[in-house]
Amino acid sequence: METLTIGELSARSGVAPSALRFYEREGLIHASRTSGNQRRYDRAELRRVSFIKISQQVGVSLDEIREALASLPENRTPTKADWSRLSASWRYRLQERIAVLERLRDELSGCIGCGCLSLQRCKLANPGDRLAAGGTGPQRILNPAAD
Amino acid sequence: METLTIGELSARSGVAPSALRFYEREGLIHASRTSGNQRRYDRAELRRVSFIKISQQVGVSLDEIREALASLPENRTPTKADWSRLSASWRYRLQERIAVLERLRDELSGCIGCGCLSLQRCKLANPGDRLAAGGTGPQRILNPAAD
DNA sequence: CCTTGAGTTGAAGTGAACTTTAAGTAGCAG
DNA sequence: CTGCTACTTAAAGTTCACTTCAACTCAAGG
Repeated sequence: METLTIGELSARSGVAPSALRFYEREGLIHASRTSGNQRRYDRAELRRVSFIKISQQVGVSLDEIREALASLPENRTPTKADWSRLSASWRYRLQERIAVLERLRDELSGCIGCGCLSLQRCKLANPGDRLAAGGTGPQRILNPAAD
Repeated sequence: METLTIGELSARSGVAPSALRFYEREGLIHASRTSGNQRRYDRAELRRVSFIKISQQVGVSLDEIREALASLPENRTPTKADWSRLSASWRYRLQERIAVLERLRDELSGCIGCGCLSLQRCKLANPGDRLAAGGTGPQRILNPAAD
């Protein structure tokens, strides 16, 4: 079995077929076609899907994941070094997200003690210093540009 | 000035008037009305809005925030102790989210070294143990019930 | 009284990341 | 060749947390 059907890739990756088709429309993964127009995936696509899943856990949007994947060489199958480079590029993001949440936790602990929750006094309610919660949340919760 | 207009509450809380109206429709906050049908907010509502903002940063959905707010006493203005109790209830959530991300970071560091990203070998791509990324993301990325 | 800025409503739109549906075709075992 | 499952498409639907719009009314200063 040289290639995978969409059902097989789905089973092996844990990503629904509909999502795989969506990723293809969005230019994140690629598939060749049989004479009957069915998708056949190269085994290397499994790693791409894997990278997408991991990146989402890190909190990266599909847009950015596409960009990252676009930086892979097109003329050859990506090597471990290629994947390492991409993974490393997310490390900082992740570390920042963790730091934000830790700060929130510490401040919340303080506020649990005082019970203030006041917008005037409490730092928590005034995230002037980018207390982004992370994740692909809706609109400007995470990127409050409208301040 | 005993009460606040929606514009004033918006300015003081940093939450858009449209969002405040939305919160009211959703039963998260309350307002009395003037003879001309305009909203007037009790100062205590500021603390409710503050709690909503903080809760969102912790990664709690509006549904759950509504539930939490519903547990406040209706016959009196909530005390600091009331708010402390609610804040404390989010602490565990936040700590769990941080732990998940730290685990992800550590595993990602390992995978950066090996460059594997293999669904078979790499733990990262197989979040069997609830590697929820947190945040109010779309659908089941965070709550993969469809496994 | 008049103007102007702030407020009101319901309905529809947004964006991310998909899923669902409907109607049809491919591939393979028997 | 039959029958069955897995596949195909485009288009529309879903969820969350809002925002925007259109068409209006209210409140306050000059």
